[in-house]
Amino acid sequence: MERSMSMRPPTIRDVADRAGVSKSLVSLVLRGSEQVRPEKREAVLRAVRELGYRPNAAARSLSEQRTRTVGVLLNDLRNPWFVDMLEGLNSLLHDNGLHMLLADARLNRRTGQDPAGPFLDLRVDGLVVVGTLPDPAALGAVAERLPVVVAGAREPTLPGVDIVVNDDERGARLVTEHLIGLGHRRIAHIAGYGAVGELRRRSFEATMREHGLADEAVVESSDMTEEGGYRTTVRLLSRADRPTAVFAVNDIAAIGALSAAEESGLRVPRDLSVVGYDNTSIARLRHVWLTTVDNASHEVGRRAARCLLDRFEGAGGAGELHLAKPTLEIRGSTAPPVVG
Amino acid sequence: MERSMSMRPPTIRDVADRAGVSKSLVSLVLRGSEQVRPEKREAVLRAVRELGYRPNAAARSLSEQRTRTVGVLLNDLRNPWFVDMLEGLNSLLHDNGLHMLLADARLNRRTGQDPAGPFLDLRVDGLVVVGTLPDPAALGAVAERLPVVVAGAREPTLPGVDIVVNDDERGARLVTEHLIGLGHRRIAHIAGYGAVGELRRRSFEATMREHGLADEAVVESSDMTEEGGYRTTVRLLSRADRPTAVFAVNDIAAIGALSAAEESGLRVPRDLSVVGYDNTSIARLRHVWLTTVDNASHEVGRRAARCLLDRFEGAGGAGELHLAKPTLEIRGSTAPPVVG
DNA sequence: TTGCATATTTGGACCGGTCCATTTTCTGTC
DNA sequence: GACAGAAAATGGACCGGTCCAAATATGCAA
Repeated sequence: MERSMSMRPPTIRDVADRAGVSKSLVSLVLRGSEQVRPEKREAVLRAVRELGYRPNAAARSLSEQRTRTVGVLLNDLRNPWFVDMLEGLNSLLHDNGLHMLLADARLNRRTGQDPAGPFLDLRVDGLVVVGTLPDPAALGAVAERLPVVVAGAREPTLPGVDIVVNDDERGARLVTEHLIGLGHRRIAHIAGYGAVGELRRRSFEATMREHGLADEAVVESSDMTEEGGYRTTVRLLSRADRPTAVFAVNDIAAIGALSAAEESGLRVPRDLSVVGYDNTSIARLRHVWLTTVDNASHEVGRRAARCLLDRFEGAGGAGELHLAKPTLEIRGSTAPPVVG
Repeated sequence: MERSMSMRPPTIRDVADRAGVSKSLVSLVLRGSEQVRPEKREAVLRAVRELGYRPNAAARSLSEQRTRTVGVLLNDLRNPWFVDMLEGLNSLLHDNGLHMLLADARLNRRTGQDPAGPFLDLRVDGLVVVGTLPDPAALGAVAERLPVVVAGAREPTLPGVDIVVNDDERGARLVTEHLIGLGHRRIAHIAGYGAVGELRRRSFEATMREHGLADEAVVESSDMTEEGGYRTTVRLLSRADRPTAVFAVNDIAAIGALSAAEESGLRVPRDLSVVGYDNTSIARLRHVWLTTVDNASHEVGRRAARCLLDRFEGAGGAGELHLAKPTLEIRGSTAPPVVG
């Protein structure tokens, strides 16, 4: 078993020689054929074990014309909301004999290259784009060649590209109704950009309107970062008609809102209720304990996998929009307003 | 340019036909040979552009007997301290024409398979193991076949495997001296497990001893999670001789300590100073603003890349230990103790 | 024992690149 | 215009698998 680094890994022919059969038979055994006499199968498996043989993925995919591999392009590893989603994605892919390769769009972007480039070169069988890409332009050409699913973002909308995402309209409504139900009337929304930001904002506004609170709704834009959430909240809190609750477009911005409140001497949730979106691991920290919307990322991942699997089966058709059902995760950052 | 999904990507022969040259010439052009007449080179490049040709990585690596790809095995995507490190790693690898593939050891572990298996099948040229693996046993066999570097962890120690990590002894000393310098005497350490945990604890104890504070040092073990940090701190704070400062083995545990303090009605940093380790993005949140040790992860990444590159050049030798220099990042969670 | 149907096994063509030994095409010189 | 030497271009053998048509082995009935 002693093998040095310089010596090359055993090939299927080495296995065949050792087992005293042809390479074709080894191939049959390894791919689980029933048409092999048990003693030969044993001999082959023993040789495989003794040599520590592992099939060469490059050779196999070259010949099979498929890699059994799906590329996952993450928009930014620093936003860890996608970890649950990857688990959902991986569980289903794995059950179907597929592997997952990860890449960070931001890391490879510095070079001005198409971030999916390496995946294309590897001839992955499908691509999952997670989150909103910095430069979605290149995606169109990719989608012409292989199944592409966008997960956790609403853009870009491309022919033949499925989109799997939580129902932002519903999520924002859950939050708004929760706050209204607690007795809040003057409620602010820290809005974000892009289709997701717009949907959440619209749904917030609509829900406020439905409850006759159109005039109590305050909307301020931000850039979906902690810094942005902080600055926007500082602005909000300095208003004469200070809101008693803030609904931020995502958890990160909500964390910024928390610090702004703290800095203004307001206690959360006594003096100000704060809600986020995404149910990030940060929101779950005891020290933060943020009421937020769980965006069902595990389910999003599973459905994204389902979409790919269906397309592998040959299902064509235009891209569909799949909505997973978000739920409200009530924690410690919301409470009834102090009657003042 | 209209191409459908069913139609297979162009090969080097398609390019050759279109450019009216042989496939060998196309290969020469693509690999940047000087030995090609300018007009032919132009013709080839034009054909490449017009067909949208991308070389097939499988075919190339099969023939070249190398993949120009490095596998990065992350212990857990939920612990995002490694993002900076990946940037450092990637920058150097990229400059040398190498690609990076990511995998999460936890995701693929469920199957009881070797988490590095897919990388082995892909015949990556090298492997970077980030953090402490759940099951390091399998690594030994891998290291016999290709260069392996462990980054951000001290285990396992294997022949021929380099280890790149920040200097935990120095980091813990920086923290302890910082706290002592502020005037703290009774200082607690929330210890962790493994070689890293041990080094930090030992260094804390040694530094306390050097300052004649051996009797003031309190050490409690934890599991390096938020929950663990919380529970340990609750225990610490209920002691008669309550410490005025807590040094947690990592940021996550420190966050747990923060909530415990908060819950006990203690203000940080007025009543209790808290320090973490790793300078995670969480520590940088304004709402947390944790004094912590920056473990120089970018530098660790660069050095890990350097190790691999050296081994690719043929440098052999036993595995070395490379220490990057950590620095203290003083934020808002530490202050002089209130004289009581 | 032979013959035939069925069960196993095998050689060899491919997959799409790289690379080297050879062939073909240029140059410049006489 | 012929010719040597250099420059440019090419064919074909590989890399390590899969897969299919063809070859061989086995089992059973006659």
